[in-house]
Amino acid sequence: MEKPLDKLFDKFLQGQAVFRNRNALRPTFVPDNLPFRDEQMSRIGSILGPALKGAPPSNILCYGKTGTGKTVVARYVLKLLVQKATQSAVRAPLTAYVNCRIVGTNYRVLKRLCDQVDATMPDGSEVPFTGLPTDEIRDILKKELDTDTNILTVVLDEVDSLLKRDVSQGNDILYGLTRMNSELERSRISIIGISNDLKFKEMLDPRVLSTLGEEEVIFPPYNAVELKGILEQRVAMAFSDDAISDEGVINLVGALAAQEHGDARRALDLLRTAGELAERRGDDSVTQEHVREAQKVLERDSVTEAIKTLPMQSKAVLFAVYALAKQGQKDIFTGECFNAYTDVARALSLDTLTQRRVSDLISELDMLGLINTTVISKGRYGRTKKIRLAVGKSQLGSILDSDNRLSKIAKEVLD
DNA sequence: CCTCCACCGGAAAGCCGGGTCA
DNA sequence: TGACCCGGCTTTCCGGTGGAGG
Repeated sequence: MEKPLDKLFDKFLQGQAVFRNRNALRPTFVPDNLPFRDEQMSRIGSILGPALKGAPPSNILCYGKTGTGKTVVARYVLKLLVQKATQSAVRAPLTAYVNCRIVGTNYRVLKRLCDQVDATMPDGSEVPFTGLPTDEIRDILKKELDTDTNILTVVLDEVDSLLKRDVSQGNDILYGLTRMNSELERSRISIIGISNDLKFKEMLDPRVLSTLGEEEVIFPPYNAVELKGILEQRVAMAFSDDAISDEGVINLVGALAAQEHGDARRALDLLRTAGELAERRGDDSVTQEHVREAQKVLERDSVTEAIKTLPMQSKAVLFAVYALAKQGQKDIFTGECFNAYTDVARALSLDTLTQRRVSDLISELDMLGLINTTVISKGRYGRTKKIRLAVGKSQLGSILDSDNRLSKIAKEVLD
């Protein structure tokens, strides 16, 4: 009898794998050349250039929607800058990369910087990830930098998330970093801030904006042709020969991503997921079918993620809408929704929020794209919001069911 | 043309947990 | 340590409103 998985493993052995190097499709991958971003690269390059001669570069703010190449360009330019310095035997600038969405507090930003420039405690041990007064860790960083004339270029990726979490604290962090220059004897810090929110500037304290935003570089979305070019480049690196024989695959991926405001990351994700689907099924090549399937997978993942991270009250509201929809109601009005919500909240022994508040939660769910709402007038019978699920009932059902508090009450509320 | 429903959505104030400062 | 402040969440209050029915 044939052993299970035998065929599948054989395929790997015979080198028929779909991927040659799937890392080339990951967002962190920095290819050897970046098409369609020449203008941004030379802008940033010319701003950072003075660092080679030991002069502190201006700070830069990069704007652009997700997947327009901001991060990869910043990393790429820094990499080249360091290479050039090394080749020319000048002191290479120090570089550091911090993703502010992940590293959200002042202390942790400083800690990351310390780690990346090899700053250590006076006794030589690594800076602890908690416990030190923030001032002290600042001093450690400053001291380390000042051991020589260093230029430290810091990439602050997704800076806007610092302000989104906490406007005043975020401003403090940025202010602290920009001000550090005046506290350093010999070294200088320059900052490359990356934001995908164009309104980010409005939230910025004017003092911070004036130093941080000395230079601005805009990253426009990729158009369909450019996306296609990028995809072709990556496909050649990531997939085995013949794994993508159908010309339509790339076009389809490009078209789908172009709908998402030309998001290259999205395009690469799509391609990778499609490849993985093909691989898992033991197919030799990626088809348009795989791409469509991948689109669904990604879509579902993001919806699942959005719902999982919802606060309990919002989940309760969503559950109420779901319950009504399941009873066959297509259009749900705020009043009905609120009543259903009341039942759900009671069953969950949650505080029952007021209708005013629930109406705000409904708007938030709308913004997240989990439901659709329109304000309509029913004339004599008042003015209200028409609510409709924007996600498939079955999918929503299974996600909500995976929340054990909700699944417990599901039977009760759904009659 | 007016009424009046049933809710919208802005403003403001209260509550609460966490952080700061003397 | 306690007084104080801050920001987020929530409630309270309320003026505003599109259009079916009279």
